[in-house]
Amino acid sequence: MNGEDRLSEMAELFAALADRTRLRVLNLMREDEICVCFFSEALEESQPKISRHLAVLRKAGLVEARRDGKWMHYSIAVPEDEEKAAVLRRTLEWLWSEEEMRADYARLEDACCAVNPPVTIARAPKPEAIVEREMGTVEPEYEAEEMETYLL
Amino acid sequence: MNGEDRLSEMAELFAALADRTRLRVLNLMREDEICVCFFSEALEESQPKISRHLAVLRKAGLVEARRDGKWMHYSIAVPEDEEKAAVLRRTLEWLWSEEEMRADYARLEDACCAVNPPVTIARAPKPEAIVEREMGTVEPEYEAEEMETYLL
DNA sequence: ATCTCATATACGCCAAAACATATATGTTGA
DNA sequence: TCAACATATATGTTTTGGCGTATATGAGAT
Repeated sequence: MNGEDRLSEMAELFAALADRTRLRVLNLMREDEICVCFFSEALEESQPKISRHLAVLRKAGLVEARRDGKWMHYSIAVPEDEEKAAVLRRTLEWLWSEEEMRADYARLEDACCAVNPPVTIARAPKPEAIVEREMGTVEPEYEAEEMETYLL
Repeated sequence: MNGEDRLSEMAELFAALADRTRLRVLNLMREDEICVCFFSEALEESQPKISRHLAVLRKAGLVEARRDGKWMHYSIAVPEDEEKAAVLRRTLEWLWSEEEMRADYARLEDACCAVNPPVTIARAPKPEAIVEREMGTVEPEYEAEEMETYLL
């Protein structure tokens, strides 16, 4: 009957965040929407595994999806509920403070600008925020600050 | 080998928060340390269930225990890690914004000042913060504000 | 020592969740 | 319409987590 009291919703939010892979996936979306194959490449995890975790995040309302031809782009969805949104923001800040997460992000950037990218991402649309930076449109020092404050 | 990287710790924190009963239990400790039997009474949950959930919170470093004769008092332990502490604070604020959680707290207060308390809590040491308020030491209006800012 | 009380833990069971693998869906381009 | 591709989902298995019940532990009190 009481399918959706607020407390259970709250517990579900935390449950969505209570997984290593999902935290890594969230971290990669901090700047821009990301195509599924890039998660798979940067995190070295299988495509079905990535897809399943993205589905969980989506159901929890933390992520939204956009179709672009064959590709699916996922991005962070700031929840309407301000309390939820605050937890998500905090989590993203926290993630960025971890060495491990910055290393993940660096691997994403490497994949984006690889000269001979692996087949899985060769034709995939790259995250614009990273591409722009790679083109030298933005100063590297400035970039770092931008990253920390995006979505926060 | 790598039993405890920071990311897994993070996921474990969220896992600890990803349960209705544990959130309810945390909420009751917002003001003061609470004796196990009071959780059981106020939340109408069995003693073993309460104990198990308290053990989980303790393992996650969100709660600490103090023995007092036969009784065990549990209280919120602010983590040394500032990021963890921030999430915990946010969570407590959030909980207090929920009607359901204030009702839980009211039941705790009722149990504390019951004229004929049930056997399970009859001889148990009461939470001081609540007793003091019940004695009329503090103004009721002022009390509500105090509650919201404690530990936050 | 023993009894009682408060709490913690062990045990067995069931449901939920994660994983690898296989397969289905939906889109593009020939 | 079909082949290739990107992604999602189904399947079977294993792990994890919660619960109720029973029992162990530990601290007074007698």
